[in-house]
Amino acid sequence: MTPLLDRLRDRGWRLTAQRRVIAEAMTGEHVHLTADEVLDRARVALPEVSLATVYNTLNELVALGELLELTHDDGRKRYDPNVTERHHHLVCVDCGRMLDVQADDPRLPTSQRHGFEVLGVEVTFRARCPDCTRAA
Amino acid sequence: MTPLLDRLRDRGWRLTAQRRVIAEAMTGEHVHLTADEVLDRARVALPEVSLATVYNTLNELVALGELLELTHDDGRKRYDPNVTERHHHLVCVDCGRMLDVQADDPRLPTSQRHGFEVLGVEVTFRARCPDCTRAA
DNA sequence: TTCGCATGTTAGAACGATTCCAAACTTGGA
DNA sequence: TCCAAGTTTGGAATCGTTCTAACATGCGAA
Repeated sequence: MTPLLDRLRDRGWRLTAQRRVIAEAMTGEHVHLTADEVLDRARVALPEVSLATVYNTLNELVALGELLELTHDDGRKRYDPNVTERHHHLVCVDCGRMLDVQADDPRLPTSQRHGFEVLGVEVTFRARCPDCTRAA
Repeated sequence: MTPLLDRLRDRGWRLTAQRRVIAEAMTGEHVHLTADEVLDRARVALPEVSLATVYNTLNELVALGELLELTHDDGRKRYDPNVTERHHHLVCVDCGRMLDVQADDPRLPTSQRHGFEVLGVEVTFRARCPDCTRAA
């Protein structure tokens, strides 16, 4: 059993076969799957899993802080199990492949480029505006 | 007539009333409108504009490099007319309000925080992976 | 061990953003 | 003025995601 499943059980999660295969699909390095990719992987182990359950489970894992939800330009969300290491992303503009990078510098060091030709950087600061701070 | 409309005509664009009001809706600082917000603004000047035309025009402007297309977490695309100044974004996680910032530093200087409480940073390196470089 | 029921799962309907379509309408050149 | 190419339009189609309501099941209590 992976540490993730342990943590989930500790939080009072019912350990169903579906949740198990979905959580297992979401382990590894540089994993940034879309919901149907997760479904594909999960179905290898348990063919009758439904897409609805994949979405339910992924959303719960995001709410628990066990997964990061990434918004890709193609409009599909991707899920990243790397929540312990602070990191950023290197994204191929053609095929959409994503890799995790540790760089904290908008000039990505060559050592972290994984052979990619870097075309640009986008930095998004997530914040709370004065109006919403006041309303909260 | 704005410089944008001049540039468009120089590129052989037909200057229709629709394109004019849509281009005009997309001028200003810190403008990051969604397609229906653009529609609302355009309809003030020309009530019969359709949403389809707004999408057509925005996509053409993006293809011409006159607009930046931003993918927001809420799943809606936003359009940014600031294509000349290299910049990044400060986004309110509650209301979605966006501001342009010049910072090139993942620790956003207080002078550029616009009173926002910064919660996190996301850096995305847009690149081309070795496989896609080879295929191109 | 079995039972009960709160929790999970499911297929399919609903939804919202965006794109596609084919018909009707303009624009600007001849 | 007329025409062809380029534009616009409403509505249908698509795609990812969420909702719904009926059905199934894990697991604590007896």
